[in-house]
Amino acid sequence: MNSARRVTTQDIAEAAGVTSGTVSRALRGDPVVSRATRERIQEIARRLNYQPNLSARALRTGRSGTLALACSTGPWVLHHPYFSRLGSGFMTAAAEEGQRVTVYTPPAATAFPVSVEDQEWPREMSNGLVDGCAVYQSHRLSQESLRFLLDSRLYVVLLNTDVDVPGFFQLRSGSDERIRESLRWAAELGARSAAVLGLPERMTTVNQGLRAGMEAPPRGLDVRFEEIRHYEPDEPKAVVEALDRIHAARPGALVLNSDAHLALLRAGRREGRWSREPAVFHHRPADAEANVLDREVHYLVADLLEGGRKAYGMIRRAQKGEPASSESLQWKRAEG
Amino acid sequence: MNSARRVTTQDIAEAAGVTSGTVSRALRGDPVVSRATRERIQEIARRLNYQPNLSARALRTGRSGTLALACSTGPWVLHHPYFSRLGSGFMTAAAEEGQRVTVYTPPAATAFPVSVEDQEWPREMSNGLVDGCAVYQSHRLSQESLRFLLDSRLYVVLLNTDVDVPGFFQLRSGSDERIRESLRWAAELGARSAAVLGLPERMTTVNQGLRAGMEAPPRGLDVRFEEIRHYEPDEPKAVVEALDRIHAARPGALVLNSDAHLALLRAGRREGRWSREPAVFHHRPADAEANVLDREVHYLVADLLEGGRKAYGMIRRAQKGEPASSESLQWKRAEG
DNA sequence: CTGTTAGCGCGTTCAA
DNA sequence: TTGAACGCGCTAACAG
Repeated sequence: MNSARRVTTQDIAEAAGVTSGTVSRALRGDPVVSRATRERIQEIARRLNYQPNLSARALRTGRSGTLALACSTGPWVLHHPYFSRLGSGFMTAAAEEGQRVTVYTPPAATAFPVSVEDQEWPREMSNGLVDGCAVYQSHRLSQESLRFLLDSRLYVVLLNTDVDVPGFFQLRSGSDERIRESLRWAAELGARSAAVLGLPERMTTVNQGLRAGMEAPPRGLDVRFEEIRHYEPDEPKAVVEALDRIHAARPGALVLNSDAHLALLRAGRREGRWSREPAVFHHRPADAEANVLDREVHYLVADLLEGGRKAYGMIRRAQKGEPASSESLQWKRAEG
Repeated sequence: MNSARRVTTQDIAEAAGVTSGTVSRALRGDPVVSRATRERIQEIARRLNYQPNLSARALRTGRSGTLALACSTGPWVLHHPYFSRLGSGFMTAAAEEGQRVTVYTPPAATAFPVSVEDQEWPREMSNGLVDGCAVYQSHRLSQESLRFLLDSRLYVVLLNTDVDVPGFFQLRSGSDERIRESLRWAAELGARSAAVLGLPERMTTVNQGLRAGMEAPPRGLDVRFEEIRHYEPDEPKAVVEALDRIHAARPGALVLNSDAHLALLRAGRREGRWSREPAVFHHRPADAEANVLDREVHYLVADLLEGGRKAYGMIRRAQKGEPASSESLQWKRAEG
């Protein structure tokens, strides 16, 4: 902590015997400045350790060089294995282009459905500090929040919706596609019946995708949907009950996502139950670690880092004038 | 994306029949403004959906209301189970007080030792957008980078150093303390000998802490240090070799951190090897998931969310004039 | 209690 | 090719 005054274009100007206007042009590499003075100015700037005041620049230009990464449901998203990777890819891509990323989150996990009072950031977003925005868990946003975003001068990408939201760029999680892929795989592996396990409806819209993916299952495969009701991470009862229901039906394959998988692991009831049946997981790579000891598991993997990168690219292309579009995460098979 | 002009204090002033100065005071709740006009102005601001331009405010006041979270080694930190939780706690605490958090990372994983060229952000940090800064993996920072931070007008907290860095606030990871605690525990559990497993020295300063913690072990406990050499996540050879060396010594307990634990799991060689011996892990809660199936594991847990919160608090107290200080993460025993 | 004024540091326009 | 001057939107010091 030092109280030395910051060095400004003025300081450089005086040192170089020019005006601040010339300094500004020189530092931005404007070829209209004579090469000699340009290089002299740049040299002085380096020597004085000049750092442009980006608040001033943002005020003047109306662009901050900063993007927002916002989440609607709570800060847990920031350390969630799925979302944190998505965010990591986003931030990496931003860092590569010298863009900054500011994270907005409600201070505590919000109740469902999310009311607009829980979400300060959609309004605050037009504070001049941010040029664009990617939103985690955007399916939780209220209509009002969406309207704020639409009315702002921001470019917005919605992440992990399964439904179309007109006017926004979207990176879709593609739950339906990966369910479909998992079921196809289960059929290839010889299963005659499969169960799809979901978390409680109120916790995830993934169930929508699950159900969509179950329509028109592969020929000869009998598919049923089972839900973990009232799931609490430390309360395995509902998980065990769901497992019991599934077990009674003795499906040849079990399809679930990583959250449900973790719920099973936490409930500690998997072992010995599925002696003969193949288990088919569609899931997320962050859990690869949890699966290291679990040889029977097959899964679908998405390159989430690449997904975050995609989201970033959508915003940047938008800034260059391209129309809103929607892309899907790509999922591929892997063996656990 | 909308191109409507943003509403300013001027607009409100005109609508209210006052000047922008009064508007500014009223909106900040300055009691010097008469209650009547204050409320009238606030009402108008709400109706017009006014959002203050924070770039302008930052330019004027010299404070941005934004903190930085920076990492020195690469963006992988952002989705690492340990660091992302620390960050989550930091951001949660910030969100509670309406502070913003901007993330700075080198765009790619940097080589060791980290050269200053790899680190744009320590210089860029004095760009006027940021009031203070917490640094992940600060032991990787070069002397030049540290000097930049010291010479800036920023309040800086270094995270996960085990050594004192004068002039900085520090949140220490306390490796030595948790090694000591793990060994004490191993002795209580009846072990006569223990092995401490570390990752390659060049990858972590934790080994310093490991070695420090091994000094003056509990009475009657024989402790040896073993290192995984040349560790690559997809190359289990070095891990297996380390395991073989340990196994040959047949210690009664094995002490390691979560990274080394994951290395073991990935190498897939744990099973059957430690049939009778207790395994003592000192490790990090993010790996609780990986341990769900692993009943023999004992571990130390840190509340990392609370740790991040602590780091945030240190910066805030610094801003209020408190002298630099150093705190440790608190570790407690748990059963896996 | 409120109005006036100045200036934070930068980028940009208009003259020279 | 460069200088002079202005203004982005806000806060703060001073005057009334």
